[in-house]
Amino acid sequence: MLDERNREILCAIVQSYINNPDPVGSRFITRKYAFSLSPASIRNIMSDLEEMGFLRQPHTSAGRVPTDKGYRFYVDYLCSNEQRHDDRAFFHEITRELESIKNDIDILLSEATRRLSNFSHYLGVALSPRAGSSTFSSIKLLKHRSNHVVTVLFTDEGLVRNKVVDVDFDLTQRDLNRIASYLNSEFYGHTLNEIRTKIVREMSEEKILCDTLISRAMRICREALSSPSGNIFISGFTEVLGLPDFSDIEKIKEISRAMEDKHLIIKLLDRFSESAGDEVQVVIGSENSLAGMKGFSIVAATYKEGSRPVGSVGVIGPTRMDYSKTIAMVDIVSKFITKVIEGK
Amino acid sequence: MLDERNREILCAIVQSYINNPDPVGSRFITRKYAFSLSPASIRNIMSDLEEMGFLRQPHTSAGRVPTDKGYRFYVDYLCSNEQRHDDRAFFHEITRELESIKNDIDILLSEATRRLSNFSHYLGVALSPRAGSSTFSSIKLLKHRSNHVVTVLFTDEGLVRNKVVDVDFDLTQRDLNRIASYLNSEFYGHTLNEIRTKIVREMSEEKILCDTLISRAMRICREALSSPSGNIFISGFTEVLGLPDFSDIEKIKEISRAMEDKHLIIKLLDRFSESAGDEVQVVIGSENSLAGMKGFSIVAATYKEGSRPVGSVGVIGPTRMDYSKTIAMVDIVSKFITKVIEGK
DNA sequence: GTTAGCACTCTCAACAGGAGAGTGCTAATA
DNA sequence: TATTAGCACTCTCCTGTTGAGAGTGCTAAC
Repeated sequence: MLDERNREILCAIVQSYINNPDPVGSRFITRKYAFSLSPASIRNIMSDLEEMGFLRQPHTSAGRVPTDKGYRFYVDYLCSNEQRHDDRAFFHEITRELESIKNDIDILLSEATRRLSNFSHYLGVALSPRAGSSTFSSIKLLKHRSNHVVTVLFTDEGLVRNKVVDVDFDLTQRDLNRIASYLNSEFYGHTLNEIRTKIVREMSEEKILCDTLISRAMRICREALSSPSGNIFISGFTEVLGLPDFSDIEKIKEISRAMEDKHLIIKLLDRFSESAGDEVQVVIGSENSLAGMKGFSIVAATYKEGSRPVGSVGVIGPTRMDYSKTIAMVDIVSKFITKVIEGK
Repeated sequence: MLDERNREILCAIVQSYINNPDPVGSRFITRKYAFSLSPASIRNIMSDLEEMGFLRQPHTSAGRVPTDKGYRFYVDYLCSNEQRHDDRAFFHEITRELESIKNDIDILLSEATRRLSNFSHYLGVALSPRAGSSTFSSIKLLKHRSNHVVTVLFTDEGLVRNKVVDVDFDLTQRDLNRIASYLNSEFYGHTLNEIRTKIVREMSEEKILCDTLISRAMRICREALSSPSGNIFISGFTEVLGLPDFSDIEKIKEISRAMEDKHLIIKLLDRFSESAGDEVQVVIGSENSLAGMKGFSIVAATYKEGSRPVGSVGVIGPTRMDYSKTIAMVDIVSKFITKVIEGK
C-alpha cells in the first residue's frame, strides 16, 4: 500500500508533529530529515498521503497534520520495528518510588497514576481490580450497632473491601460467624460475578425461603458484592492543561467532562481488561467507540493475577501524543503492578 | 463608617456585578435601582467607595468592580439583614435524593458534593469525618495471608475503615482476638488523636519492650490509625469551566492546581471544622491564608456529631460568587448531614 | 448637596496592509 | 519517467489605524 520511502516520510511527519504542534511543511522535512529529495518531491508525496487519508491540511497553504489514520500507521510501524524508547530512567523512578507501598493496592494504583501523569504530562488512569472477575477468597461479618453488619470481603488479588449492610433482623456475632463460614465454604474459589448470578438464581427458587439462615446469608452477601465497578484513579489534569493541545477552552471542557463521567472511563478501561493480550493497547481518537472520547487517545494495559487480567492502567491524552514514550511507560507500570500483585 | 445610602449603593453594585460580570457604571445603577439620584451623584459616591477600598476600576473609564473588601461588606450586610435566599426547591431536592444513602458516610458526602456543585455551578467539596478527632469505638483484627493483618476500625461517627498491615511475626486469629480486645478495652471512648499520642508515649517507655503482646498490639494499632487525614470529595469542575470568571486559561490552571493539591484543600477545610460555630463561614479571596487559594472564595460549614464538629462541607468558587444562594445551600447540606449522622 | 454639560480616556471591533510560510502547477532536467 | 526549479497564488497572523461606545472626572450652575 505504501512503499518504504512513503512510509518513512509519513512517520517523519508524524514524529515531527508530535514533537512540535505546528503543521509540518515540505521544506521542513527536507531540512530536518534529509531524505535527499527536494521540497517539491516531498510535496507530491504529501499530496498522495493526504489523498489516502493519512494527512490533512488545516487550510490551504498550511503544512500537513496527521489524521487519526496517520497516527495509527505510525503506531503500528513503531510496534513492528520494536524501537524501544529509552525508558530506564523512568523504570528506576517507578520501581524505587512504588516499592514501599505494596500493601494497599488502591494506594499503589493512585500513586502509579500520579507518576504516570507526571512523566507523560497526560492523564494517568487506573482501574482497581475488577470486583466482578476477581476471585472470592473469604468474607468476614462483623456486628455493628443494632441492625448493621459490616462485611469485609477478601479476594485472591489482595483486595480488601468493607461495606456496611443494613439488616432488618437481629443477629448475634455467633450467627454472623455461622453465616460467614457458610458463605466461605459455598463460594470459595468462585469469581464474584459467578457468585452474584448464583445468588440471584438461588434466591428466586423457593427453597431458600424456608431456610432463614441461608436466605439471610444470601441477602448479606448480595449487598457485600453490590458495587461491581472497581475504584478508578485519575490524575494529572493540571499537567494536561499545560499542553498546547489544550489551549482551547472547548477542548478543556471536553476532557473535563470525560474525566467527571467516571462511568465512561470505567467502561473504557473495562474493555481493555477484557482482552487478555500481553501488550500495551492503543486506541486513537475516532477509533474510540465512546462518544465523549473520540477526541483523545488512550494507551493502556492490563495488570494480571496469574494469567488472568484483573484491572488496567494507562494514560489518556490528545491524539497528538508521544506514543513511543507513553507505550513504554505504560508497559513498565502495568508489569510492575502485576509483579506486586503476584508477589503478595 | 458608611451611611445607609452608601451601603445600599455598594450592595447594589456588588449585587449587579454578581449577576453579570461587567464592570458596573453610574448610569446603570440609576436606571436599574432607581435611587432618585443622578449618575453624577452616583459617580461621586462610587469615587468615595473606591477611595475606601470597596471598589476598584479595571481601567479609567470602565465601570467599577467590587474588591474583596467590597464582597466582605456585602456578605456581612447580607447576614445582618438575614434575608434568606429562597431555597425550598433545593432543600427538597437534597433531602429527597440523599435520603436513600444513609449507610455509607463516604457515598453520602460524595453525592452531596455533586448536588452542591450542580446547583451552585461552583466546586462542591467535603471532608469526611476527621479520623483524628473522631472517637474510637472498636477495632477488629483479621488474619490475612501469612504475615498480613487486616484491621477494621469503627468510630462513633459511623466511620468504618480497613487497612492491611504488614506484620513481621506470626499470629493466630486467637492471638489477634486477644490483641483486639486489649485495644478495645484500652482505647474505648478516646479520640484517635489521643490514642496516637498515647501509643507514641508508651512505645518510648521500655516497659513495652518486655511484653510482646502489648507491644505488638501497639504497633498494629499505630498502623491502623496511620492515615490521619479524612477522605476528600471534590466535584463540579466542568461546572466551573462554564463560568465567565474562568474564561481565562490561567485562571483555570490556578483552580486546577488547587484542586489537585488535596492536602491544601484538606488543610483549608480542616480549619473550618476546628471552629465550633454553628453558622456557615465565608472566606473571600485574599482573606484566605493559603497562597494557592487567594483567588477564590470558600463557603463552608461543619457537620457535627453531638455538638462536636467532625467534618466539613462547602463550596469553592470565584470571588464573584452568588454568596446569598451559596450560603443557603451549604447551610442546608451541612445540617442535613449532621442529621443523618446523629440519626444513625 | 445635587446635577447638567463636556472634554477626556480607554476598550473593543472592524478593517487594511504586509510579511511569511507553504502550496500546486508547469516546464525543464537527468 | 521521476525529480526538481521556478513562480504565482492562497491563507494566516501580526500590526496599525480608525471610529463607536461607554464611562469617568471636573466645573459651574442650581
